[in-house]
Amino acid sequence: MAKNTPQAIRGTQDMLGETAERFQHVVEVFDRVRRLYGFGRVEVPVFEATAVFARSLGETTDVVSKEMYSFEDRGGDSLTLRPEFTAGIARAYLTNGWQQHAPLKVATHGPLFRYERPQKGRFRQFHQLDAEIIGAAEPAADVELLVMADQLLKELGIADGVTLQLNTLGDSATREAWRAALVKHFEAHRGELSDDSQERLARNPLRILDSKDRQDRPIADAAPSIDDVMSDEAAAFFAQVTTGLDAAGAKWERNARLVRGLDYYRHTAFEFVTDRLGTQGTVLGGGRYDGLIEALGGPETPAVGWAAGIERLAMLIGVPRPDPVELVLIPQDSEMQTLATEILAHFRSDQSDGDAIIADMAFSGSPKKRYDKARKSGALRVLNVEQPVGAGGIGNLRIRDLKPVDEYDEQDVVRKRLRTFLSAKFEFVMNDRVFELKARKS
RNA sequence: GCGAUCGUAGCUCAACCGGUUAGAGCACUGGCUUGUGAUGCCAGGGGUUGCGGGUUCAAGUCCCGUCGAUCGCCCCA
Repeated sequence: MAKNTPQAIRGTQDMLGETAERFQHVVEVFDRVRRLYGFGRVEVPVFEATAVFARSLGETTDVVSKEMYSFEDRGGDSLTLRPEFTAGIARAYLTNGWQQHAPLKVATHGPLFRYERPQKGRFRQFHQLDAEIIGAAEPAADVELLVMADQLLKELGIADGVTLQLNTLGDSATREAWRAALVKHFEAHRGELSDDSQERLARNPLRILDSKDRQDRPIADAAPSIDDVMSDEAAAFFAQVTTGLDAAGAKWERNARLVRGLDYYRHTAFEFVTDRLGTQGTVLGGGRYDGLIEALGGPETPAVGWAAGIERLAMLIGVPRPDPVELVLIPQDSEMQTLATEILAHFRSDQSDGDAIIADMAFSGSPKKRYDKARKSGALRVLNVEQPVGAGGIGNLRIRDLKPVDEYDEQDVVRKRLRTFLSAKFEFVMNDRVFELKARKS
């Protein structure tokens, strides 16, 4: 271990090989699905004025003061690395006049930063997929977002282990009534609650509902349901959401204890949850945040959105099988490297007859080592580039299959293209399957 | 912020109740065999056992601290 090398920052990760491929696969599938649903790409800055996040998070001072990466820049302004996408997108919506595009359907993905203790599936720099519909008050927007999330998980092949838990927080009147009823209920059982939950009662009473403490469970389970205080309007909204999900074939499960801490959340709240990731089981979550844009000083603007942890999704999917290397060129020695480079460049760029070919070159070690390396890489074929025998030649080429041919390609475009290329550039003869390059055509 | 477990070559790990030159596989380098070859053979480089202190005749092994990792609590926008 190098003593002088600075270490990676706690909670950050370096990804290579399979881990990186998994990550990339999630992003690619998301990008494809998001287009199917007509969500445009949006790019927003990785850092913003601290106020963007502080205001959107409102009174939850713990989160703002302890769990954000905030710093002063050289001009003395307080900046913060984004801990979420929504606030930044909402800010962009306001500062760029994107109201003109409402309802705006946008998607993005990238790194986010939270100063938290790392654990399974939780990092300080982590990555999310994100989708938002801004300026749509209709339940159809909620449905669209949920169905897209559902399809994403299906296309990633992880829908089986994941369930959509759905709830409504009602309109603001319902939400207030529910909150009051909960506080009353928990006050009555104050003494039986865990210490943590007694704290929550003062700060964030809704959170007692999803407490993990065994002591709290009976009291939380006996708490009044939002359904008891739901307004007709809120109930109708929720019914339209569930009807839409059913129509689209998205399975869901009511979880009346699913809540959101912040006050601007209204109506739909949801999480796609798995039990395969230990305690950090939420894989995708979101809801309707009709009050957020006002909190940022904008006009009353209804909106819905969700975000999903890329790392968590990546842990759940099967191993992506990247396209194999079709051909590895093996120059026999350094003198044959130039010829190999010429042929290699052709394979990698030629698209006259379909896609270019994934090709590589093994250029270090003895010929034996090069061959072994090519074989271990999982490449399908090898092209040896050898010194010409006898005088006057340019080089000898011999192509060899490393795997049974029927496993990958009966047409063998690679051989076909090699022959075409050689015919155009060289005078050559075939001798016992070896291309003997005699001279260059000019 | 709190708790538990862990920290040995580049990587994955081994080393009986503390005991003498800390081992193996993979990877890397060189060579042999092969002479167109699939997990063949030989050799080599590489570790002050995360770091700092302590106990002991003796510490990778025990104790304290520190840093890091993992899992959980809190939090979860």
